[in-house]
Amino acid sequence: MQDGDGSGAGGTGSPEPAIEVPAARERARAIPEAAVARLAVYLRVLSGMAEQEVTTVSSEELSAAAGVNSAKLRKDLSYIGSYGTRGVGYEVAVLIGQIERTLGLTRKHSVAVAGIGNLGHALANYGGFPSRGFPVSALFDMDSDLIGVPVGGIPVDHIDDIEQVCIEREVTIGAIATPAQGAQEVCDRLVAGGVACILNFAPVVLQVPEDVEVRKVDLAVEMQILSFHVARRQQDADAPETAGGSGVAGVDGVDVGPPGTSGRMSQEIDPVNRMVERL
Amino acid sequence: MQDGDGSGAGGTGSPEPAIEVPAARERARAIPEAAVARLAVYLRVLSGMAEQEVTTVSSEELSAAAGVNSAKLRKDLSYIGSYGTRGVGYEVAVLIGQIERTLGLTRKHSVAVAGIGNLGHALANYGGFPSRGFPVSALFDMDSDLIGVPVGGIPVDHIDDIEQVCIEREVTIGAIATPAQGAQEVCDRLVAGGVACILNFAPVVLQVPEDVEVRKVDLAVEMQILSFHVARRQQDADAPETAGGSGVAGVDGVDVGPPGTSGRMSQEIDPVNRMVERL
DNA sequence: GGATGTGAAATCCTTCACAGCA
DNA sequence: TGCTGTGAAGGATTTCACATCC
Repeated sequence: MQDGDGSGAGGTGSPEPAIEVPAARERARAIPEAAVARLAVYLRVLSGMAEQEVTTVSSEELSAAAGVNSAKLRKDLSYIGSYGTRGVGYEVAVLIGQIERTLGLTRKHSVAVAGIGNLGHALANYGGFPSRGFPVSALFDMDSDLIGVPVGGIPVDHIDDIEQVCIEREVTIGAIATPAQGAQEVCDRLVAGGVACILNFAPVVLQVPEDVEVRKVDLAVEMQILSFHVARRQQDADAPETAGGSGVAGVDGVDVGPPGTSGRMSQEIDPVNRMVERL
Repeated sequence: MQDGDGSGAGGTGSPEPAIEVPAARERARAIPEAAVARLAVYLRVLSGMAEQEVTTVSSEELSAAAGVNSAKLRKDLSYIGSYGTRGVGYEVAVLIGQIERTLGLTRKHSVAVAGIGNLGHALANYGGFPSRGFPVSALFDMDSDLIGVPVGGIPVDHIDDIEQVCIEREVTIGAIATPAQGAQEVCDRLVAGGVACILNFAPVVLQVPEDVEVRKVDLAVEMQILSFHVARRQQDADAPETAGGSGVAGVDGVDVGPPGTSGRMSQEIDPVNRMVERL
């Protein structure tokens, strides 16, 4: 998962344990992060079912469609209440309503997009995002050629006006689609503008106050994770059970290191990340 | 993470322990998924440091820059071997090399992009992605106006040719940026073309053979997770310590159901997901 | 009979704290 | 002395399996 937890909120090195509350005592809203993400998926699947006039589902059916196992699904749903009927299943409409309520989808969340490049355009052109739900209500860029130009129906404002505009338009979610260099500053301004939820597409680790929620969408990381799996597969294929006596430990048995390539490939510093600077 | 485990694969209730290997044979590949994702982040941070001529970092410094705590960072690095020097820290160049090796970044991974809409364009225009690393080598769409038109230097092929083209160009990673409707079929074709790693931007849960790795980038889900946090915050603000002594249990205390809103809002079926059909 | 809801076990991940080495 | 590497403790998440109810 993306985490985005407390992060290094300043305390660089200081052993300070932060203001850490006595854990979950506070909010009984104890829905695990992981479950929240899945609820959103269930919601989508359910919507599809509702469209096809399906009125009832069992945990088996829904879980299969959502790609999880049924026990997990039931536990996830149990976090939001008991809306099923034993021996029957769940009413699609009811579940949709309850998940929407839990996710806070019954109110609007104005979105601001910063960085109107390829991705920013794509975001702005979502058709204004869900006509109900997540309306894009502000666009920002620093390119003077773009200022004032409407994209997806909304004129681009200058990045210097973020604070003011966000406050005016009551933006609650900020999407950062700028190049890496500008991302932290844009983030700071969004926060100054009262935006407490950020969706970060820029390949940087944002430093934010702990009351700001950051989710990141990181293409380079995704690609590299996939690359890892390709590599793993290859190794399994190359040496299904070789082991060469290196044993299980493997903790130090990292001699797998390809001869002569150890520190060399880093000559041209990380070509991957260099490129993925802006979507 | 789509999991992709047995899922509905019959295992419904059958006590069959599956083919589950004794875990021992798993060897050194024991790097936790979560750690792999972070390694990619460390790599990026390290690259930035290398660019600035930094040659050595301590776990404290690196972890702060990566937004994790130092113990986690050290544990993550320990999965790939022991490349630090006690009392000193890590050599940036060495770590970069080792992480790249672990993630399989020492070989190329040809990428195919299916669906040349807003997002597909953005992906194709990455400049051909990392000149070394993840070259985009194929583009697909079904819009006949697009076929043959070069985007980001690569001509668009018809989606019917996926299999053939992927095999020819040895595509290892497929990015699906199509509308929801076509995604599963595109996915199936990619798999038929030998693509075992898929990055899915379409808002659907893909069904794939278990040897195919799927990562998904799901805007609607991300937005909804943020929405959840906004809602949680609001509730906390509205009733900072109400709780009514519900304590931790709260398992059943989910009667939080807002009066009169239960099944009503589901009238217009999930406006959110309807919109986010294509980035 | 059939499916939900949920304690409890199992698994995975994170954090602690300290031994060990440069 | 200072920082890495890592067992062990602690949490969080997932899975099991079954009591419970329609």
